[in-house]
Amino acid sequence: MAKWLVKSEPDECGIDDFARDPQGVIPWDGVRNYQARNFLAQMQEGDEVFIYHSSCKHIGIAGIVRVAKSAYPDPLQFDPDSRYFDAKSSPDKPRWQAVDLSFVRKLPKLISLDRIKSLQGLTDLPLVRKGTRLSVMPVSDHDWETILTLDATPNGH
DNA sequence: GCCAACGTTGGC
DNA sequence: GCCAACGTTGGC
Repeated sequence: MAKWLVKSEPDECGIDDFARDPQGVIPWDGVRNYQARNFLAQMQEGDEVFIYHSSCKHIGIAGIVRVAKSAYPDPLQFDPDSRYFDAKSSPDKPRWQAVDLSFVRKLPKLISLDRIKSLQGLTDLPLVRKGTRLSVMPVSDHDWETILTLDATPNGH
């Protein structure tokens, strides 16, 4: 089972939005970067995903969600009223993908970017590479476990 | 709100 | 296919 990380702005779609409806799903749409899209397309149902809060006061990993539905054409690309509308895309040849995500858990304490950066031995994680703006990225099993050593949940998970 | 780093666009 | 201009991301 592959592991991933997605960035979100907590006021738009943060971990609390998932926690509010733990049985529901949230479409992860509006991704308009090719590299990020390619990773979205690789996600499989059941994969676990870190929710990372960016562009906000408390930057870092706030929780874990799960892929509830693997990639399908992002409906927003066909909606002229959406800011994610793409006139160059068409239903028979969709350009952008979305997945559905569902709540797993909120971390009792956010794992800050500072602490993630201080970890030794992370493999080539784009999140901590300088200048990277990738909003969807794979996380190796090794990095996933390493990051979770900073999780304050008693008795593991 | 600043600004560096990056991706995308479009003229040539 | 180059590359300058532009827009966006995202930490600070």
